[in-house]
Amino acid sequence: MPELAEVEIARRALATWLVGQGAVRLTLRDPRLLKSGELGPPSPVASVRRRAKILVLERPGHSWIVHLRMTGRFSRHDGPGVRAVLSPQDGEPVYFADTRCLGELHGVHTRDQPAWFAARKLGPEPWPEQRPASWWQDQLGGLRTPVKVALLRQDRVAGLGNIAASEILWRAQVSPTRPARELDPQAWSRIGRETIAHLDHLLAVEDVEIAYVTQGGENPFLVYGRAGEPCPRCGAGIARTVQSGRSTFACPACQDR
DNA sequence: ATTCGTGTTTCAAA
DNA sequence: GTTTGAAACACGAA
Repeated sequence: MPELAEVEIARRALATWLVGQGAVRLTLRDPRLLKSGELGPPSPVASVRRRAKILVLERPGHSWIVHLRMTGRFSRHDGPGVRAVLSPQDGEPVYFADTRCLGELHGVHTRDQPAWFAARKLGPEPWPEQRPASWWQDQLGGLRTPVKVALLRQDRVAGLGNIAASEILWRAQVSPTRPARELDPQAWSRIGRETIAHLDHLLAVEDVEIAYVTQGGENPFLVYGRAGEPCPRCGAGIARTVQSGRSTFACPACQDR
């Protein structure tokens, strides 16, 4: 379940598994995974970077760029749904599984990387550095759209997904239906603070137990997926609504400050 | 047996 | 600009 925190966890895992393990060979089991460019010959992975939810396996001269999309994940175990295998010369293989097959791999030459990212038009990162109210106001404050939908605009703020939007707004006590341009600086300030709190929390929790749907563990979220359950803050029932076709979870009683 | 819904993101269309 | 819906794809649940 690729939320930003999961992508960051994947980044750290890949760095451990691949960097300093000699030349890495990437083998495709599903050729459709490669959306553009070429695989390139085996070579060492120098570092693993993250930009929004995009992972970059940096290699001298040519990098692998991966987007997990809905169901992509890396693991050390082979199994059903594996679409690619990364084999380090001096280490154990790493498997890329992706049941829904929406994940993407791009082979990009180093000189083309700036243009590749420029074409995505990604906005700045809201994490791990905490952004002040003025920053949020500048990025999203002009939008007429509901703030929950605004938070998903990757060209304004990059990396927040559907779950994060509900969680952050609940934490910040901002109603998801409020037009973004109506929020005052205090609300933006809380959003900035709670973005950090949400992601740091998730990172800490999921270092222990990963993924709740895929793994069948506990739902690690405060309101997401908890329609009808009591609000952790005031006890009222959490409501599920739909905004531009996507689930929103919020407390109808205590979330409009 | 179909249909629906699912965490992502972009794109076209109204 | 805004807002919605569809699309990419596979699969489990209703």
